Amino acid sequence: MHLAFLRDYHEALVLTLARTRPTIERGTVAEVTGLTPQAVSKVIARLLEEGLIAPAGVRRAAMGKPAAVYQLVPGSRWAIGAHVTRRALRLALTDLAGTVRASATTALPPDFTPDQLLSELSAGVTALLAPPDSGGSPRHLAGVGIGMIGPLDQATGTVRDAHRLRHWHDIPLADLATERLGLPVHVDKDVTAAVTAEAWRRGAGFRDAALIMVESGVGAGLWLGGTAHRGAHTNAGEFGHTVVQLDGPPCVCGRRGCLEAVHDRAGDPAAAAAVLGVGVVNLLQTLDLEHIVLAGADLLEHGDVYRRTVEHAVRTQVPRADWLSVEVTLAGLGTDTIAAGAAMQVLNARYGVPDPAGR
Amino acid sequence: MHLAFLRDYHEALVLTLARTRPTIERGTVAEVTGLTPQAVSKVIARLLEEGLIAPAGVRRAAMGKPAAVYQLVPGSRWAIGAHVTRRALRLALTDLAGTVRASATTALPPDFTPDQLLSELSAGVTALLAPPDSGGSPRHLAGVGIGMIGPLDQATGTVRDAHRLRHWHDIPLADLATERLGLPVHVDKDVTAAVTAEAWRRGAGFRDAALIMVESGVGAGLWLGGTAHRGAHTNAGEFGHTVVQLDGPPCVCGRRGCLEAVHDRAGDPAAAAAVLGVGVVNLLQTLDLEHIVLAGADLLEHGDVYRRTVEHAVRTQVPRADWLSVEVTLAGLGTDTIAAGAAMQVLNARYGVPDPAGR
DNA sequence: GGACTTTAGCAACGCTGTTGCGTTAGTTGT
DNA sequence: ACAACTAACGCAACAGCGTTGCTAAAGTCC
Repeated sequence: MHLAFLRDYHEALVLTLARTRPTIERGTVAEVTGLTPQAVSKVIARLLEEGLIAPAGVRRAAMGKPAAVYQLVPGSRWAIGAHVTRRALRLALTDLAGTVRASATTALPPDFTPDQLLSELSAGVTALLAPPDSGGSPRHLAGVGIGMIGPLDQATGTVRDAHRLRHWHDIPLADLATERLGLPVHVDKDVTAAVTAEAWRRGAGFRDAALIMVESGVGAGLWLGGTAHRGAHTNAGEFGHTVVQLDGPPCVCGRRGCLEAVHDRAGDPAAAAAVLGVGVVNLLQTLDLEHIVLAGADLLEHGDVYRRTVEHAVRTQVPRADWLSVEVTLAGLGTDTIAAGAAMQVLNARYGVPDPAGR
Repeated sequence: MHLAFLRDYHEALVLTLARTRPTIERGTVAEVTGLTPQAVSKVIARLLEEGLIAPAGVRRAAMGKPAAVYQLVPGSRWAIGAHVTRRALRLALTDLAGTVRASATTALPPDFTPDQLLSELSAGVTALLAPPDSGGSPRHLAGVGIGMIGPLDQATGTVRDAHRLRHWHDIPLADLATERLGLPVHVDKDVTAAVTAEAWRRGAGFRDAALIMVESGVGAGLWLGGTAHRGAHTNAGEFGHTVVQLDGPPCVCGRRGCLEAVHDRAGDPAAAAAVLGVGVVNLLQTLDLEHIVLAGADLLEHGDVYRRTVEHAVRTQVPRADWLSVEVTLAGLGTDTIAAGAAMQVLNARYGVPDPAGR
């Protein structure tokens, strides 16, 4: 029965509005979504039933019956995200609104095995769920998201061949973690998780965007047409290995003149940012994006320099910049972006607007 | 009532199969789409009613009742596509299968006005519909598609500022043409129309792809996640104006080292193709595509050289090329690609798999 | 010719959003 | 005070989608 898709779709539509706006009411939701007021009533009733939204008083207009106002209950659902790097595991507990409520970092052994990661992950998750001081423990945990370095296969949750980690070849991480934790697990590339963090928090206006990450490499998380773009083999976003200088300096990937190689050799942050700016303009020319989000530990160390330099490049180097509105911002969650984004991927899979094909 | 979306969605799903495969039958359609056989029966009944498919005998298996076989009726629906360049108007009459049944080219006056184009278009459309020899004239014309050089706004069908055409500033071309022709009109960028031609003819397996066009400039039409990617301002695909050589030769766009500038200065076709190959590899690194289609009059003049050179670049320059399967082909419709693709955009809007958001 | 296998179709059903209309909770005017 | 008006709300009947359960049809095999 595919009627369930319609229900979930409209429910997610209204919930997205509730997340994005301070409050919602029947009339405005009906206008924005195109649903009839009666249909919105039914959707709101279901969302109230699930505890996702709650009444928030009434709005008195000049005349007529006051409208009932509702708002999101951020604490009604939770998710935990994990950011796996070569040396550490960072966890973030996130509520339905995408706010980070707690986070923790633990070291990982050098050249750690899948089993070692799972142990740390399991311990970290239980620690986050039983906070030492806070009284009310989260009830509805939607699942756990894991953001990793590639390459991997997002559809099956398999790590193909994690770069510079010996024990990671064709590891079905999602299945292993689901079994170990007893929770739904979503495995994805770090950059895709990161861009999901921005998308989940900004809502429907965030349709075409890239999150540029500089952190032991240069990558990009792509959000195109309102959903994550992973490519045919979950390998999209290898933005640092695009050539910007034919016959330029050699890169670790074997080619010459890659953006990453030129960027890393620039010397000072301003020069590096200018190189990145060229890459960002290339991306804009190719994809016509509306939002550029800058992230990654190495970048955020000189966040302001990068933001100003990239914004200047966008303003001056993109032809017809007058009507090609582009917004350049720093990642709102800073160094928590990947871990929190991984959590939000779980929320997005369960409470986001679904795709009819089920992807 | 949004139930209509479900109906159209499933109908389009089955029709896509009918287009892509030689024949369809209830059982296999049910398997592929996930619908129940009973639901497929209802969908097939509707498609028969509309004349889009027709019975094509039965398939006798080793045992049991033979299965009823159906196939597409290509001539049941038609569309006309127009390719507008600075000097000529090329038209193509296309059937539901995406086969070009007739085409024509007429010259356009230098620096033509919108009204001059509409006159030529109107005359050309009526000429194509009343063929001198063929007896049966097409009945069901779904509409007319127009593929143009940008920049334009696809959502409203407005030409913002056609490059090097003086009379084309903020022209609501779709509205004007709809009024003049009395038919639905779809206006889009030439490269997007071109990639739609490939997508319509190849079906569901064509999910992440780029059509690279070399024809008075270098551009790319993007097909991502199963739909056209136009970007936030219908300006995606300005692939020729991505920098591949910092401080390289000056480009007409004002920057230096653009792919197009380097490509045009390469000298012989093989060297030019090698430059294009670097750009294609950049695109693959960024977007992880599965299909690269090469098109455009200037490229197809040396089609084989380009195809071999680009394929070689993809095989040798993409890291981990072993599992990143990429197919490099020449445009199946040759120089008709843009005009025919514009026609298929109309078919796709009416008979393609719809988007719940209505985009 | 009967048993078996596979496909097809009829009819009742559950669930979605829609439609029509009456109810409720306010403000405004007398 | 009380009626008139306004705007939001909700109940109930409804149309149309895919689903389910079952029966009929058209073949092959023994």
